[in-house]
Amino acid sequence: MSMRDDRVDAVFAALADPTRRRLLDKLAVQPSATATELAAAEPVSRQAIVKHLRSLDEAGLVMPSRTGREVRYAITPEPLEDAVGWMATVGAQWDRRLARLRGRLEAGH
Amino acid sequence: MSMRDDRVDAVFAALADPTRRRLLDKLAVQPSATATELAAAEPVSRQAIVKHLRSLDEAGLVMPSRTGREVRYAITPEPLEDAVGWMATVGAQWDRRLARLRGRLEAGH
DNA sequence: ATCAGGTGCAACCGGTCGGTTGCACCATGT
DNA sequence: ACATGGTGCAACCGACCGGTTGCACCTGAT
Repeated sequence: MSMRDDRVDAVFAALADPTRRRLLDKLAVQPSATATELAAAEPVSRQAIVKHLRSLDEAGLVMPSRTGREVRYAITPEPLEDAVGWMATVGAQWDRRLARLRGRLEAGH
Repeated sequence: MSMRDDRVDAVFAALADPTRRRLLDKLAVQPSATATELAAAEPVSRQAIVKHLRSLDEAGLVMPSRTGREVRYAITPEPLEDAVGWMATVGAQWDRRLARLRGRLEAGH
């Protein structure tokens, strides 16, 4: 059950870049797109987008599939759950500590 | 209500480093700790930890408070919600698109 | 066969990152 | 007064990142 650490690593790292998040935004609406298509709507070069898509792929957030001479990328949001899981854990622990502290205080110092 | 983009940026960037996540883990259990204390349990130097704590602070995930000659850091998990919010949005959009697609298919091509 | 569009590969650049070391500063206890 | 322990500042390093450009490659249409 141990949350794969390097996986979470890659997911957060991928999500840290605004361009990458925008790409995911697009792919969350549009079923799939090519790097060249996506680059047209972004202020950076196609190669830059390709690199971004590569790191999204390595994080498992996107899946490329070749059809003919073009490569279409589709979103795979499952890995987000690992990341959310970690956040939930930290949040829960924090809440628990707070509750314990509150209890101890109410118990009369 | 627009989700502050650079804030989300900083949060994800901060969460992208395993050492930083470990620090948050510790601070989610322990009420507060100094950089030197935290460094003792980590394989890196105190200065490295100080830098990590700085970026956690800039992301709003941690709050330093000086007492005497030492500086104690406490967790503030609220900013996590922005990040989780973004993920939820993407997930929801993705689900909605999927549902729409499914509906269109069931409508008999 | 040839031409065009899409993709892949590689080198390069400036900047940031994680980490280190050395040292100065400042508050505290004796 | 002084030594001690915690903190802060600054420089340095190798590695990686976001981005660019140029060109080679392959696929498909004419």
